[in-house]
Amino acid sequence: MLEIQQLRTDLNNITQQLAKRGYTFPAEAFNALEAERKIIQTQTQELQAQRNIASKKIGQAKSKGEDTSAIMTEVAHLGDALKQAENQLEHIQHHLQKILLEVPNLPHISVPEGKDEAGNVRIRQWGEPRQFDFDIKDHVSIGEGLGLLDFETAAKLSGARFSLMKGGLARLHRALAQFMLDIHTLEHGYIETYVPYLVSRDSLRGTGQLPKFEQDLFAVTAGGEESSSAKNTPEYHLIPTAEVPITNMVRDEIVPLQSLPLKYVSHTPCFRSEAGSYGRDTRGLIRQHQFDKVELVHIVHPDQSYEALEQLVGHAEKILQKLALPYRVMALCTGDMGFAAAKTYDIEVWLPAQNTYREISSCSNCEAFQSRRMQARFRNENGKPALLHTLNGSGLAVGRTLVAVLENYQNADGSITIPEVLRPYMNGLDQLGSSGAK
RNA sequence: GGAGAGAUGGCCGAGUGGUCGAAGGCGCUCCCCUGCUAAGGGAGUAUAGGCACAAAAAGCUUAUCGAGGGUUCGAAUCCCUCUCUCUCCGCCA
Repeated sequence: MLEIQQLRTDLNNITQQLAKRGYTFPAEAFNALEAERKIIQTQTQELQAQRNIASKKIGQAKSKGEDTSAIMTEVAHLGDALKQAENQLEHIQHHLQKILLEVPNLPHISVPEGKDEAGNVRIRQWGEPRQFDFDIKDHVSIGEGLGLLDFETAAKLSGARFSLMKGGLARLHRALAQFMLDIHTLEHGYIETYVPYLVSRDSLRGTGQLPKFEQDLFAVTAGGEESSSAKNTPEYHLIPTAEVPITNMVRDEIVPLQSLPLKYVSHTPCFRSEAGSYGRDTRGLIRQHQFDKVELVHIVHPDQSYEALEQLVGHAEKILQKLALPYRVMALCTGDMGFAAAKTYDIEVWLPAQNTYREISSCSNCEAFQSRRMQARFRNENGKPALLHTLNGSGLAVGRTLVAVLENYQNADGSITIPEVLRPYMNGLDQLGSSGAK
């Protein structure tokens, strides 16, 4: 959410910046509402002030035992006018709020301008794609060839975009998550968290998934309740990313200055409806309704958020380096960034079977965009509450990392060499073959 | 699921219809005093808005005592709904 004062005083500039992201701010509607708001709010407050004065008088008179009927009749007229003005004001404020909640964040000055992913800029690259002297297979063929990856059964259990892993592959998946958690907690100083996978609408509003992206989420109601829209039904949504529960930990909090920065890591499943992505990445583990991710979140002093973003990306890169998986870091352009981000780096890992780099991590500085929605604050140097900056990034998407390991570490006989750093998590196993798949 | 108790400022805690945005305490900040330390004295100490202004400060003003609604000229205080916390019982991992 943007600051409304900024919109009032600097509307043209903001409209221009938003246009860079392909968002058209409804400036006329906003201006009209603001003009109306100003009038009604002033009027409302005047009426309230009159009422307060009169009520005070009544109180004083009564305590002296004087007759109050004269003042009472005077005030009686106020009631209706006040109620009407209050209702009108509330209506306008709601409308304004609705507009505000749907406006994306402003891009940071350093963000390259562009319309779509073609405008993204490569920042750096690490590692050399391996040369294969045999015909390579993609992760689906490898996994199915080993008898450890089974999409048919997954489809029977749940439908499309679900997966079933078995034996050594399921373990390799677990090993990756454990490895990532260990590196982030032991080497990068993150606090490990275990968080709810079902969250409230308030939390989703806080991080920006609601109200605009409801169709991307899965909603859940308790058994026995007729429908999610029934009144007073407590409604949950499955988290699309651990960013939601972790970041919302500081919602409506005032964090002491000395406890900053807060750095949290969590390994969770993520659930996405993938509405609107029909036909895209239908093969394999790349785009699933349910996938595991190790998420990194920083809650920081506003002066430090860009420094923190660099650190965050570095922490995610470290995982790929230790796994010896080639990758590149892209700065997303204005047109390709997510709703809440002021600046985003994507890390893309090399997938030999696709002969391309694919996104495996997205690291964003949201500045105060989320904290303003959440009222997440800290007590600053002057002892005054001020908005925090929030950052989040994948460190990494576990399923896609698994894909990268399978494809990059495949052997001619269809087996997989287990990356060295993962072997301690695999009981020392160095290879995943059809025989080693216990 | 049943029965009961509760939610007040950074924290503790008083307040059951009228100068209550809220006593008192703790904490914190500033000042004074004491050679230092300890103790003591004094002052200050919520947040978010609106108006006006080129802007800031000061000013005027509104809202906020878990959330939302209601009663009333007036609500922290009365009524309703909800959320959360605690205790006991039931169920459960």
